[in-house]
Amino acid sequence: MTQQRQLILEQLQKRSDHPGADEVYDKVREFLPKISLGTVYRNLELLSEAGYIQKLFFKGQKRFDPRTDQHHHFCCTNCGKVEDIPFPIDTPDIDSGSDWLKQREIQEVHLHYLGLCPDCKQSQ
Amino acid sequence: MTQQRQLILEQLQKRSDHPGADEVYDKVREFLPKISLGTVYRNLELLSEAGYIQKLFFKGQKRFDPRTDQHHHFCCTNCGKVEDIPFPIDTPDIDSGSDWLKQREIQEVHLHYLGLCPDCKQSQ
DNA sequence: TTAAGTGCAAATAGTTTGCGGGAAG
DNA sequence: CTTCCCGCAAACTATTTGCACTTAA
Repeated sequence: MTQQRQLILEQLQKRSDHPGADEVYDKVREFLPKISLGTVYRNLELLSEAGYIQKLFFKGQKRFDPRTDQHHHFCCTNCGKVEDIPFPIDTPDIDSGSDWLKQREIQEVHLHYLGLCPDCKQSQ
Repeated sequence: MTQQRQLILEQLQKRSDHPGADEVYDKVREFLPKISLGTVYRNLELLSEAGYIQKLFFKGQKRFDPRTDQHHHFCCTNCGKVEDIPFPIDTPDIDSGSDWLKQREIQEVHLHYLGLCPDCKQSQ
C-alpha cells in the first residue's frame, strides 16, 4: 500500500459523486502534485479488483464508487451526473428453472435508472 | 434516407449481437466499400435519436440494438458478449411517494445482468 | 436547387503501457 | 535486497469534427 494508492482510496471515499479517473487525478494532485494519471488509473483498477471500491461505466466512461455494498444508480440524461439510489431495491429474480438461466452464471445485477436529476428537472 | 443510412439500419436489423460501430462498419463495407467510419457513427447516432434503434453502453463502448421495445441485457464478464434477455422482466417500482423520486424524472430503467455466457461457463 | 449527407483526414477523449528509476517490505 | 510501484511519455482505442464535394428531395 503505497502513499499514492492510499491517497487515491482516501479521496475517493470522501465523495459520493462517482468521479472518473480524471477527476480523481485532479483531486489527488492537490496533495501529491507529481502523481501521474497512469498511476491513478493503475490504482483505481487495482483497488476495484481487490474489492475496496467498485468500477462503473456510464456514458462510455469509467467511474469509481467507494461503496461496495449492493446498491443501484441513477444517471442524469441531461448533465451526466451519477448518483447512488439511497434505498435498497430488490432486483427481480429470473425463473430459476429456465433453460436460459441454467446455461449461464449470473454474477451481478445492476439497475440503471435514467432521467432528469433535480437541477435539470427544474430548469427544463 | 440515404443509401448509406438505409444499409446501416438494414444490416443492424439482421443481427442480435449488439455490435459496436466498428463491427457495423466492417459489415456495411462489404456492400459499400467506400463508406467511412464517420458516416457509420453519424448514422447510428441519428437512427437512435430518431427511435429506429437503441444505443447501449457496455464496458465503455457504444453498442447498438435494433430492438426498441422494453427488454434487458446480459453481458459476459469474460468475453464481453452482449445478449438480449429473451423474456420480459418487470423492473422494480420505486415508492412513488418518496421525496427522492419526486425530485427527479425517471425516463428509462435498464437491468444489466453480468456473468458468464454459455461458452465461457463451459470452459471455466 | 439547396439542404442534408458523405468521404477523408485530422483532432479529441479516455485509457493503457513500456521503460528506467525509486520506494516498500 | 528485490519486488512491486512510480512518473513520464508514447501508444492505442473509440469517437467526433471541419471541410470540400455529392446526393436526395
